[in-house]
Amino acid sequence: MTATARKSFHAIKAEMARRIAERVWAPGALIPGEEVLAVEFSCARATVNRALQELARGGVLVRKRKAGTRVALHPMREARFVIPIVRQEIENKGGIYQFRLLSNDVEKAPQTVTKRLGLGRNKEMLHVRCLHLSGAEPYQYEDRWINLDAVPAIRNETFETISPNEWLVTHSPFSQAEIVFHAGLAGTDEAEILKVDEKDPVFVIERLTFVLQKPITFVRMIHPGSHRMVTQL
Amino acid sequence: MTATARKSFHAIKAEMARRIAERVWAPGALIPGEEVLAVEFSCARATVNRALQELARGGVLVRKRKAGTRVALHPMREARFVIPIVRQEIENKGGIYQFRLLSNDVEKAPQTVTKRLGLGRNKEMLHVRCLHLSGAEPYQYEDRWINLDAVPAIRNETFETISPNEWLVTHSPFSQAEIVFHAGLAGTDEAEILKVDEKDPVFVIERLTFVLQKPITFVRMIHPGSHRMVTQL
DNA sequence: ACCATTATTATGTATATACATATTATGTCA
DNA sequence: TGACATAATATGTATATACATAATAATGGT
Repeated sequence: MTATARKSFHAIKAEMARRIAERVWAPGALIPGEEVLAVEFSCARATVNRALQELARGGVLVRKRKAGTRVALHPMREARFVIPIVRQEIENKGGIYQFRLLSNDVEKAPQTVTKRLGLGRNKEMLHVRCLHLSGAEPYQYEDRWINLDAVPAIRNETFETISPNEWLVTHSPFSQAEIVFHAGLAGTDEAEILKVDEKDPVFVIERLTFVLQKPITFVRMIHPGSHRMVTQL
Repeated sequence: MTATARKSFHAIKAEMARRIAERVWAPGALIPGEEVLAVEFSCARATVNRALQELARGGVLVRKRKAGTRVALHPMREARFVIPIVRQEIENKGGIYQFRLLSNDVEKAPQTVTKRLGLGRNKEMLHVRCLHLSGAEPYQYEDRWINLDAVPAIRNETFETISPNEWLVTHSPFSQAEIVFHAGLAGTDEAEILKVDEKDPVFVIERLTFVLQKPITFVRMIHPGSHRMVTQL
C-alpha cells in the first residue's frame, strides 16, 4: 500500500499512531517536522498539525516549539472513564433503575467534608443519602453533602421522583471537579444498605464539584465490591 | 467587560464554558450556529469551530450535523486518569522507588488469563511477579502474564535492573488496551507481600494490552487499600 | 396519505496564507 | 569568556475559502 494512505487527518493520525506502535518512530526519537510530513502525506501543514496535536493530547507525542515533536519516552497514556449518571449506567447494563431516598436533612457537616470543600467548619449543609438499585439489587449508595449557599433552591426539593444527582445535573452544572477512586471496607450501615457483609470490600468514588471556585457538593458513591469500572483505550 | 473578550479559541472556549456553567445556555438548549458565533466573537468560523469541538470532546456540548449544537443534557463528563509508570508515580509523590522481583517463570497460564486475552487454554506464558516499593513501604504488587509469542525477546530478561513494566514500555508498545478498576480483599499471599492484613481492602487495576489485535500482556496491579486515584476535570 | 427524490442547512474537514510565540542557536560586545 | 541581544526555526493559531457529509425539510408523483 502507498505510504500516503489518502488524506483526512484521521488517516494521517492513524498512520502516525501505527508508526509509533510499530516503532518505526522509536520512543524518544524526534519525528519529522510538520512541513516535511505535509509533503510526505501530500496535504496541508494544518492537517498534519491537527493529527499531531491530537496525538500529543493522547500522550504519545511530546511537542515543543522550536525543539520539534518527539515520541513520548514514558507514554503516560491517559485512561478516560466516562462517569455517567447512575440511572444511565444501570439502564445501559440492561437493569431496571430504581432509587430509594434514605434521608434528607440540613445538618452540620463533618470537618472531613467542609475541609475538602474549603468551607468553614460547623457549616450547615444539606445531607442527602440515597440508594440506587438495579432491579432489586443495591447498586450504589450515595451519601451527599450540598452547599446550600450555592444552590438554595434545592432546599425545597423532596427527591421523591428525582435523585439528588439528577437534580443537580439539571439545575446546577459544574465547572471544576475532583474525582477520587479508592477501595474500602463496608461499615455497619453501608453493609446493611448495600446488602453486603460488614467488612466486605467496597469500591468508593468521591466527587467534589465547584462552579467558578464556589463549592457545590461533595458526594461519596459506594459500590459493592463486585463493581468494576472498565475502559478501553 | 465586552462580551467578545478578544479572540483566540481559548478565550472563546472559556467564554462559552462560562455561559454553560452559568446557565446562560441551559442544558438541552440549542446554541447559536457557528456562523452566528463567529460574528458575535468577531472571528473566523474555524476558530469558533475549534472551541466548539473541544467542548464537545469534553462532553459539555453535543453536536449533530444539520441539527446544530446543544448543551449536553446529561453531561457524561469523562474523567481522565493518567496511568503513569509506577516508578514515576512514586517519584512524583516524593518517594524513593525500589522494586523487588518475586518470581519469573514460564508456566501454563490459568484460564482466567488466557480467556481474557483470547488465547487457547494451556498456553505457556511468562509469569512475572514483582513488588514496587516507595521507600520501604510496599506500594504495588504486580502480577503479570506475558505472551511469549508476541515478545519472545523478553524470555532472556532477568529483570534485575528493570521492571517488567518498564521493559515492556520501552520494548513493546501497545495499540489497544483495556483497563479495569475494582476493589477486592487481600488474599493470603497478597497480604504478606503488601504487608497488610489478610482481608484488608485492596485497590486492583487490571490491564490487558494488545498490538494490532495480538495479545501482549495481562497484568494485575494491586495496591493497599489506602491507595487513592485522583483526577481533576 | 405515502414514499422517494431533492434541496437546504449546520457541522466537518482541507487548503493556502499569514502572523504569533516559544525556544534554541548564533553572533556581538564588553 | 560570559552576558545579552538577535536571528532562525518549529510549532501554535487565525483567516478566508472551498467542498464534503449528514440530517432534516420540502417537494412531487403515484
